[in-house]
Amino acid sequence: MAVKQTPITIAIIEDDAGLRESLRGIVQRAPDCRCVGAFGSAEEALQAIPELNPTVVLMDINLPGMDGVECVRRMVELEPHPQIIMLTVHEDTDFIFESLAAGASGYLLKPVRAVELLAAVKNVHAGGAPMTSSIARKVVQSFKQAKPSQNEVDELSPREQEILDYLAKGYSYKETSEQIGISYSTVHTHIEHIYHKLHVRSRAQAVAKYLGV
Amino acid sequence: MAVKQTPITIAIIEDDAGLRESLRGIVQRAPDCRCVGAFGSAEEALQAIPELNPTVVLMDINLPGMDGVECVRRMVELEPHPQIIMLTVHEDTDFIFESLAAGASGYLLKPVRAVELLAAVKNVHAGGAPMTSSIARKVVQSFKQAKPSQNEVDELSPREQEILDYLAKGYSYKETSEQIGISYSTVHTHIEHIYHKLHVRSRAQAVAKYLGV
DNA sequence: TCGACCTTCGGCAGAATTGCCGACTGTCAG
DNA sequence: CTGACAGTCGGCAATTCTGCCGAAGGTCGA
Repeated sequence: MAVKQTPITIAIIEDDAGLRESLRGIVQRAPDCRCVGAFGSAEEALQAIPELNPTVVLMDINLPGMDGVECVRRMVELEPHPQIIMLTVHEDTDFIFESLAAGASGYLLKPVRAVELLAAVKNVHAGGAPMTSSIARKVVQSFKQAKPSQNEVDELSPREQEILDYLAKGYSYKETSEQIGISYSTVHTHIEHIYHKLHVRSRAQAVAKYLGV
Repeated sequence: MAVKQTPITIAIIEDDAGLRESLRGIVQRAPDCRCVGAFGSAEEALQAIPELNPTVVLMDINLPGMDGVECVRRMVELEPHPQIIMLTVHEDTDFIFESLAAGASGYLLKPVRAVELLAAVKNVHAGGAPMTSSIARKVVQSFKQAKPSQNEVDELSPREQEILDYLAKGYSYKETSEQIGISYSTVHTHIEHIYHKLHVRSRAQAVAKYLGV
């Protein structure tokens, strides 16, 4: 027998169990690929990835809890860190930039086909940046539309920035609502919107991003 | 009758109901003083003080919820803001500096005697900075011991600073404990100590102070 | 006019935080 | 050796936050 060349090791992060197993199947059936892990959340994956040390990670961008963008940020801090291919739906234009900025290597549109997936895996493994043509088009379109490298905080509405100001001073929802003169519920809603826009999941994270860290 | 000269208006912030009423009694019996409010917490006081607009505030330094130091910080942002006399026990050396830095005008040691209290009130009203001799001695002593104007964050132990680092990145207790390799409980304890040293009551507040706002 | 936001408000459940209590070990200075 | 800290760990209760749902009125531009 010939010596088998080292396969590309792959980890999968996808919350939908059906799609996850489907992806795993595609990878497993490829001769020179090996799936070393499949996770339903960013948190689980971040815990296991350092041990598994895969070459490539396939990551859904919409994850419960920590989202894909944040997961990319943390994963690229690993040494060495895997190449990351995001799985996304066509609407997620702004996620694309952030993931790219965070260190992702490529994108695939869902639903993803086996040949495309495997081609993308080999592409990133060879140093490429695979994107489906529709994603690539969206990327250049958006780059044309003056979206170079602006601060996420700037995308917050005036009211949201005002609320974030209070958060940064350490005010609670209740205190903030009293200061501004709106209901607790409204503060709650604004903060939800802030979290979504900044892609964070806690006040401390929002404040850190706001104060420019 | 002669025209009565405008009395010194006084507000009291003291969580112990007995002491609070005792203070109120002392003030009420003074001919040229008038107690316009007495509160059990910083939060209540901060809500009412802008309306009452007292000349002098007597504030306990140990309050439930928001502590006296933070309350001073917020109160001096009012326009115009009252002169503030802190009521403190002899151990609170570090609180003294912070309250002074925050804008308090004077100190009284508990238990406080009527004559001293009224003298202090008139003193601050006249632009003075009343302190009992024992407090004044403590102040100069501590100033001698190289405590000029250092950052509160510097007083945190190395471990505490490390933990605060994770807080600033938005990590939860659980995530932090996993990153460092200690238990959730220990992270919890460290954070409690951090809050006490920084005189804050939430992560966002701690992060804001840490990032220098 | 229609859609896309912004702003406002509410409920509910699960998760996380915070405060306060206790304990034990080790180190280091006085 | 004693006392003061730093660091570790645990439990418990109350509060707060977070996520997800729904709704409604306003503005503004296509």
